[in-house]
Amino acid sequence: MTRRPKIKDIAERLGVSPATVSRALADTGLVAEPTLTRIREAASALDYRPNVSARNLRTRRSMAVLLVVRDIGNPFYLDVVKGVEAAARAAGYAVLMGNAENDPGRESEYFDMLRDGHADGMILMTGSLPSTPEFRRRLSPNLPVVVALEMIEDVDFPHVQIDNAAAARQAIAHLVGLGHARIAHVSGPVPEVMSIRRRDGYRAAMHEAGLPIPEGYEQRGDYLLQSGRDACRRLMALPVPPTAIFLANDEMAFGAIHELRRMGRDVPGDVSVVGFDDLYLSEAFSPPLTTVAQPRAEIGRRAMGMLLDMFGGGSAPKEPVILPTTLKVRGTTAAPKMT
Amino acid sequence: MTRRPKIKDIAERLGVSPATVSRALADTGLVAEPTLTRIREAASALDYRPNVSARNLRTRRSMAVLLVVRDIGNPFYLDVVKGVEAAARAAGYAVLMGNAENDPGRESEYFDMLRDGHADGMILMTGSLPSTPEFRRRLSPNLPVVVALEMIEDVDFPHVQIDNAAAARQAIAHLVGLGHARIAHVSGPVPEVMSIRRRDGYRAAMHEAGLPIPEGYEQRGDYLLQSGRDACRRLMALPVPPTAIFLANDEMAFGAIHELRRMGRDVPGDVSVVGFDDLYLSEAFSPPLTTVAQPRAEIGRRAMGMLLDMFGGGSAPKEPVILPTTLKVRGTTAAPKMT
DNA sequence: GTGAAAGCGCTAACAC
DNA sequence: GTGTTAGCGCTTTCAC
Repeated sequence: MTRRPKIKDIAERLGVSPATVSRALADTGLVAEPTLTRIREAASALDYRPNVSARNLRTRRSMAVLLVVRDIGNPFYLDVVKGVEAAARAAGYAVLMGNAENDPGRESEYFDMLRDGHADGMILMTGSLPSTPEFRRRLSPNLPVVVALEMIEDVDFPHVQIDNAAAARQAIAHLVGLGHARIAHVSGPVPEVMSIRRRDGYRAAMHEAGLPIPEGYEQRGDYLLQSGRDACRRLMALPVPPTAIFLANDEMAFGAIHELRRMGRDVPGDVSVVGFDDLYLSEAFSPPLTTVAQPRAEIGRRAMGMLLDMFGGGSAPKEPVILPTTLKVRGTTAAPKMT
Repeated sequence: MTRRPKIKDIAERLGVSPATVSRALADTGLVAEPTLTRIREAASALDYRPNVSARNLRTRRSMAVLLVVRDIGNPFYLDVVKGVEAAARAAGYAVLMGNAENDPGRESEYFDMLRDGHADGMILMTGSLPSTPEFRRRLSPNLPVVVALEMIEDVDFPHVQIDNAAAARQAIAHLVGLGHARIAHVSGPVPEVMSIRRRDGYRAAMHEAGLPIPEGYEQRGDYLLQSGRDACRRLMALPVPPTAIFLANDEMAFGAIHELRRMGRDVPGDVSVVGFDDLYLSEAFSPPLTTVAQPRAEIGRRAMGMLLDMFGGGSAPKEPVILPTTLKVRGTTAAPKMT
């Protein structure tokens, strides 16, 4: 037997119908005991495996989900992907990889893949959607799509996310608790939603603490290393430079620490630094980075879980699911120097 | 029209046969001009998209590849995945994500997925294969499988990789060039092939330089942070500690630097450190890590390219494809202190 | 509990 | 150049 066996082969060999074989192998409980075992044994003897294309065509399902991120090369997504993968595999789903690269054209392609039957559902971590009317028109509201990690406004897919503003407040509260009064912020690429939320959290916390935000204490970055460097340089060139900097992600925080070192400033001796995300090796940095950790693996698992619920006919939560963040206090924050 | 349109719908609407529609949409060049445009227009008017399951069943191809890594949570794979994804998408292939977690059971599942028609080919980055005779027996030699990044011995799939030994020699030559004579090595989890190769490169380079490898100068790690720390501590406790340490990956190098700092040793003032891999943020470390960079994205692209060749009926190279590495000299290496 | 028959939506032989 | 026909391999009514 060199050709790949199909259901018909087993059926003929055993003198039963293909339907019975299918039922036996699918564990429907509809096949009686003498036959059941014979079929299972024959299948395993022939090393039979069902053809997925045929099954998918017939059942109109693909048993796959599509996971679309902004940039597959960013370590930020590692744990989320891992969480999704684990939950998917546990439920028997395969995971297709999507890389949007901030290109609306690609985002729209992934929606097409969903329609084409490549996947039964999609987890979106792109933070945006194509804005062409043509795309929007097609956008049926009950598509099996879950938005994770990011937020997409004016579209009502279920969301799994963190409270970015609250997380930022945690970070600032920590610095205030240490005695800092001159706290600056380097934001992400405002006006993206996430960047705005984190910045607003910073503003709110400063306000609550009764601290001013002097001119120039809010710098705009783009989440990349170099922008952390640049923003830091501008900050330290101010007439009254900050004693602490809260950056909207870890990567910029690394850039800032670099720049501070280059200028001969000690971290945390002279300036405290707080990041956001808790990347894979942020703990390995020296000194270990103080940062806000999001439960990324859990976000992935939950997103996948919500998709599965939707597949099962359940309705997705109308309100966003908010997961708790944790402030990891490590080595880059300390009390400010006495003045 | 609420139901999803199929080829038949277009055919009926235009009074042509389904076959013609299929041919027109597939750009076979077999459909003449008046009809061709009419079909295209009707398809786009109906917003028609072919059903992939049906097409896959009929063509016996899935237009997908399976990318299997050791641990999807490891940043090490980011660029390779990116390279594979880019090459795959350029060729019209989707990428399925596989996570082996060093579990032979899972590895074998991914081979099953290949057989089931989930994917047309597979890129393996696991460094090992299930060793059960049952699995080995099934292992047809001309499966569409490419091994990338890692090496799998006693199996003849095509490989894309780097010359690990030569790369290690580059690293040691650099240290020797700086004037170091007491150079230690922290290996990966020997007896894995890659760990052995890197260690052998170290040994060869030391030998070439006429330098001894004193008792205890070779420590075994497991590629994780903590093992870098531990190995470093053992190294520095030796009667004559090294002035330079070459670690088999960046993550362990970070651990070692940490430990050195903790012991009050300056890097690179007191001890030089060289890593291997050039992770995403190794350049952002402080000081920036001196390390051996592998062309990971290129490895991914090449692996995908080789698969495509195999799909096209071409034969894969019998000899491994070896890509060049680059030593990135950065801030963690310097001349040894005068004694 | 099992079988017969239909059909998922597409493409590829083969006619003409 | 286009139509006709068959069939990819599976699951699922519907009978009995």
